Amino acid sequence: MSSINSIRIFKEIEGDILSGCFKPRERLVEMDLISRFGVSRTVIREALKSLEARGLVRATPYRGVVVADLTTEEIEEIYFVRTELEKIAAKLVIEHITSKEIQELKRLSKEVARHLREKTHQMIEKDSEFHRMIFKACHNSYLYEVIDYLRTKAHIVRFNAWSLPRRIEQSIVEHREMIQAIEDKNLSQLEKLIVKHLTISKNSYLTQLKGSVAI
Amino acid sequence: MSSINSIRIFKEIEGDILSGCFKPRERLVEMDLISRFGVSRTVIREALKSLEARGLVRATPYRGVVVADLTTEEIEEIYFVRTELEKIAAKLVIEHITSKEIQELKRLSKEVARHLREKTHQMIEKDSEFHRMIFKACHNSYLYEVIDYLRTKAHIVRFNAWSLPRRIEQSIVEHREMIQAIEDKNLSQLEKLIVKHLTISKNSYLTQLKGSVAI
DNA sequence: TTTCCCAAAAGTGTATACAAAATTGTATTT
DNA sequence: AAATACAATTTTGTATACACTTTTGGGAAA
Repeated sequence: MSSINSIRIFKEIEGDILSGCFKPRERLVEMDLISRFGVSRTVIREALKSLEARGLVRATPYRGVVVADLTTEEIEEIYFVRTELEKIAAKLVIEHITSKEIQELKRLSKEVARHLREKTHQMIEKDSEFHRMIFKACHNSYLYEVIDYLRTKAHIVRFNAWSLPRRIEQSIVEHREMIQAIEDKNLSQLEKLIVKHLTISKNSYLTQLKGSVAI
Repeated sequence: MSSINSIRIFKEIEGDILSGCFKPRERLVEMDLISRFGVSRTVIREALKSLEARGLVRATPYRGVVVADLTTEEIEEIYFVRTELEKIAAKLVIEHITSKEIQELKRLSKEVARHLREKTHQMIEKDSEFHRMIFKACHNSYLYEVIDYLRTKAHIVRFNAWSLPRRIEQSIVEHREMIQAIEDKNLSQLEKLIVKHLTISKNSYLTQLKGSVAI
């Protein structure tokens, strides 16, 4: 199961969805993807199936797949669950994180800061990587998996809070503060930072969603 | 995407895994499934991909798929997350459940009781249905989805706590108590019942797992 | 007898042809 | 002009053949 190719193509399409190149409700036609990637329909369909499992596209029989979109209610629901899950994870992270992981986290946070300041192509992916690494340190692979799944889901609806003034410097500071809270084993502070981060995200999404027109 | 056939086959294999007909680490060879279901490899492979996404099987390139198995640590991890999630959901259920849903729940609980007492073929599926219906009433589709995903994962390792003496009558009573707690809007009682239920489950799994021999 | 190598078999990965459904475009009728 | 019916096109669903990898088994060499 799962050729190397299909994984590569899955990742590329996933990237295109999460970076806003493919927009919610946009149709993904198999033939177009074939000519783009130069592989057979078999492989394309496999990649699409993975995307469906990840909740990034929705498929209907004989009607193909479209990029998933989220209603306001769904965004509210997702952020509620994410907040609860990340609070639970925060406790585990403080309890179980190793010093090696903290070092890694510090190294990555510097890298992220550089990407954010220079506004590189990968800055969003790097920021995600930072958050993934934090929650990986909870040492509960299922909690991690679920948190990651919901983050990805929420990111389908693309937004650019990064373009808000001071948002970039603010994020860099927040990352440092999170690491500090973890080192201090200050749970309430870490929870506060996590919730704050999620709230900013959610509000940006909802603001953008209000701006867009319902069809 | 997803033919009617592939969904049917997915469900059948899923049932076989969850009912212990296919055991953890057992290999699922495509040709065997073809002759069993009388469809092409395309359709079989689609069903297998869905099973992989659901975490019920593990696939390795050129080596096929095997039924997933869980280590003791993984079981512990899953039950930890389930407990936290179901506690969160309990709160929402009490807040948001409608009287119509409570009626449905009562009706279903009677049906489940009948299946359990008569030890019908579907009794396990019916019991699952009851728990699904409870958590559906939290009215947060993502919380529900994640709870359901983890319950399914945990059920890969099959066990028969149902054969324990008094377990069946105990379950029937617990179901009634849960409904009562929901009607009374007694959150701490509902949480207590949910945690108790999960703890019994988990201990049965772990006991069985200790009994089995590592290969 | 044991080890190693290689060929046969088993099984999965990929491409492609054909079938079936949905969509689109067009001509006909009103 | 609007509505409808129907043919052509597009697109997805399914079967199958061929390619590639892994596993298996048997024989030759040590």
